Amino acid sequence: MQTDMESNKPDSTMLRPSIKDIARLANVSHPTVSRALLNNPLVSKKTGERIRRIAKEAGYRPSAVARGLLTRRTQTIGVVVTTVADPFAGAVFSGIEQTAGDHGYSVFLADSNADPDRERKIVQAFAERRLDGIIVTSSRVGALYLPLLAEMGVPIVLVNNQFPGAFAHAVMIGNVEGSRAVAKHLIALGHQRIAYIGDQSGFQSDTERFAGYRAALKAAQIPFREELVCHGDGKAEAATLAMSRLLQLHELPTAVCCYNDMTALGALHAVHSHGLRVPDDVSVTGFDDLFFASYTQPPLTTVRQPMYRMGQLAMDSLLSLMSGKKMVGTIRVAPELVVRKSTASPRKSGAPAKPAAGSNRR
Amino acid sequence: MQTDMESNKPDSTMLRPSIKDIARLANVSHPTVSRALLNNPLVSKKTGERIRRIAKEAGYRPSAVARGLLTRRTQTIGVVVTTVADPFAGAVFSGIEQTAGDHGYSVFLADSNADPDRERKIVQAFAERRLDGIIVTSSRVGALYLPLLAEMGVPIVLVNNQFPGAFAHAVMIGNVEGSRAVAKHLIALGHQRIAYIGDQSGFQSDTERFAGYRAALKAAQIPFREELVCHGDGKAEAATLAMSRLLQLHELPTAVCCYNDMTALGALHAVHSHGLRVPDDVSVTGFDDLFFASYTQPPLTTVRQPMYRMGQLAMDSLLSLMSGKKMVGTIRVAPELVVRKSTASPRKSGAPAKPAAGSNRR
DNA sequence: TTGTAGGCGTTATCAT
DNA sequence: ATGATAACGCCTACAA
Repeated sequence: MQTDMESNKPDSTMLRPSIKDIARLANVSHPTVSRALLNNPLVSKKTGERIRRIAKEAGYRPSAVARGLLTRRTQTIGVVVTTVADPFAGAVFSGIEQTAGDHGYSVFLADSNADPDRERKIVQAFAERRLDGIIVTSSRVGALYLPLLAEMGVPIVLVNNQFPGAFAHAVMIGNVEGSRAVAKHLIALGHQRIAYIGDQSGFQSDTERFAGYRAALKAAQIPFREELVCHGDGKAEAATLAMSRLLQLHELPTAVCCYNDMTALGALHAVHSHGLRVPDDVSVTGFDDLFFASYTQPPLTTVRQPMYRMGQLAMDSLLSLMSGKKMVGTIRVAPELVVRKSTASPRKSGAPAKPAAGSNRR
Repeated sequence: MQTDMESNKPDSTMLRPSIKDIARLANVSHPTVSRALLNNPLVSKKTGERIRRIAKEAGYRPSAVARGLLTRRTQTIGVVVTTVADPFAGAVFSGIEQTAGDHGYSVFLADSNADPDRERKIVQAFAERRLDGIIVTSSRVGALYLPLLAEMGVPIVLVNNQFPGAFAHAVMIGNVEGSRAVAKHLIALGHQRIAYIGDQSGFQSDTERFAGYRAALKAAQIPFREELVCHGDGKAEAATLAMSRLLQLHELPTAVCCYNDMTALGALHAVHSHGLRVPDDVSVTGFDDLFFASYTQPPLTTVRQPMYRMGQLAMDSLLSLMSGKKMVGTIRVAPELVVRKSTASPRKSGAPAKPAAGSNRR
C-alpha cells in the first residue's frame, strides 16, 4: 500500500526514464511494459492502454541503442557522397532521406571529399556503428574504398556506379542515350562542328557521355575531330578555362556539349566573356538539369536526371536488400532531353562567327 | 593444451567478431582485450601488441552501440535542415560534417521539408537514438518544434537562428550590416529608386535584411516607398514573379536588393525576360554568395556568408557544449560585400528605361 | 598485470 | 495475461 503510493507518482522531472522506471510507475514488470509499447496482443487491452498512457506522460522514449544491441539491427543507414555542397548529391540525398524516414530509418551522411584518409575514417565509423546498409553516391570514390565498405557485410547500393559490373546493386542514368540525344538535337539543328567538354578525372559517366556524343556524330556521318574535345573537372571554374581554349580555335565550334550543368555554367561564362552570344554564336548544352538550369542566361538545354527519384529508387533497393532479398540488380533510369534556349541553328553564313575583329589573336 | 590448439586459430570467416571472440583467440579475458584496444598502460606492452595484432587480423571492430549503451554517449549528432537540396544548407552541412568527423562524431542529417509531420518524426528518431547534440540549420523550422528538440536534454546549436534570444547557442550572420552594405553600395552608385524583394514567410533573416535596407535609405535621406517592396519565397520561381510585378510599375526601380541569391537568380531571369539589361537598366543584388553567383550573367554583386565556416563554428560550439561547457553564447560572423558586375550607376537620363515602346502596357 | 562480476536498456524465452 | 531470467557487447570496478 505504502509502496504503491510512493511509486505511483509519475515523476515528470525524470530525464530519461527507462523501461524499468515505467514498470515501477505502472506496477508491472518491464517485459510487460515492453509488450504494451509494442502493441503485443498478449497484454490485456486495459493494462496496455494504462501503460502507454503512463509512458507517454513520463516522456518515455525507448532507447534505439539498447534495442539495436539485442536485435542487431540499428535501423540506420549510411550515405557517402564526394561533397554535399554539390547540388546533384544534395538532390539525390533528399530522395534517399525522405524514403528512409518513411520506413523508420535514420541516415548518416558522410562527405568523403575525395580524401583517402577521410574515406578510411568513414569506413571505420560506419563499421563500428553497425549500419544496416549503405548507399554510395560518390562517383569520385576511390576504387580501393568500395571493397572495404563491402567487407562490412551489409548491403550496398550505388548511384551512378563508377565501376559498372563490380557491384551488383545500383541505380544508373542512361548516360549514353542522354548524351546521344542532346548531340542528335544539335545535329538536327544543323550543327556540324560540335565540341565536347569532358571531365579529366576519367569517370565512367564521362566516358559514357562522350561515347553518346561520338555515337550521334557517327550516325550523322559527321567526322570526329580531336581538337574539339577539351577537359574540365566537372566544376564551373575549370570549364571556363576549357571553353576559353576552345574559343582560341581558328575555326570555332558552333555548339558545345558539356559533361554536366556545372561545366555548362562555366562554358556559358566563358562564351560571354569572349563577347560572343549563346545561342547565336555558339549553342551550349549541359547534363543533369540542376535547379539553376532554367535560370541561366539563356536557359540551358540539358539532359534531365531525375535525381530525387534516383535517391528514392536507391533507398527502395536498399530496403529490399535489407529485408533479405538477394538481388535487386541494376536499375536504369531514363534520361530526358529538355530543350531550352541555349541551343539554336548555327549561323547561316558559312563563315564562323568571331568577336569584333582582332580581339582574340593579334 | 588441446583447447589451446583449437581456440588459437584465427577464424578469418568470423563475420562480426566480438570482444569475447578476440579474447578466446588470444587466450586472455575480454577485459584485457578491452584494455589493450584502448591502449590502457596497465596491460603489458607485449600482450597488448599481440592482442591488437590478433584483433586486426580478425577484422575486429568495437561496437559503438554496445559502447554507447554503457557510456551513455553515442558520439553522434543530428543536423536538421529544411531541405538538403538548398545549396546554403549543403555548404553549412559540409563544414559541420568535416569538423564532426575530425572529432570522431558521426552525423545524422534530417530533412524536415517544412512538414510538421516530418518534424515530429525527426524529433522522435533523434530522441530514441540518444544523440549527444543537435544543430538546426533550418530557418524555416516550426516554432513548436524547437522546444520539442530541447526536451531531449542535449545541447542545441542554431545556425541563423529564427528566434533570436529564444535559444542561447547560435551562429549568425550579420544580416542588417550585410544588407545595409549592399544598399549603401547602390546608393553610392547614385541609385535612388531601390526596390526590395523579400521572403513572404516572415523569417527573421528577411526582417533583418529588410531593416538593413531601410537603414541605408534612411541614412541617405532617401524616402522609403512601399510600392518598391515585393515578396517571393526565397526561391527563384517566386522571385521571377515578384520582379515581374516590379517591372509593371509606372516608374521602374533602378536597382533591386534581393533577400538572397536564389531570389536574385529569379529576378535576373525576369529582367532579361522583359527585354531589359542588367546592370544597364536595373542593378540587381543578392545575399549568400552561393557557388553560382560568379556565373550568373552578369556575375552577381552580393553579400557573402562564409557558409562552410559557419558550419565549422556551429560544430565547434556544439563540441564545447557537449564537453560540459555551460555557455558558448551567440557567435556573430561578419558578412562581406562582394561587388561584381550586376550593379552599376543608373542611367544618366532622368527618364526611366523602358523596353521598346508599348511592350508592357497598352 | 590479469581475471571475475556486474550492469547499461531492451527484447526473447521460458515459466506461471 | 503476466513475471522472472537471460542475453546482446562493452567497460569499469574490484579481486587476485
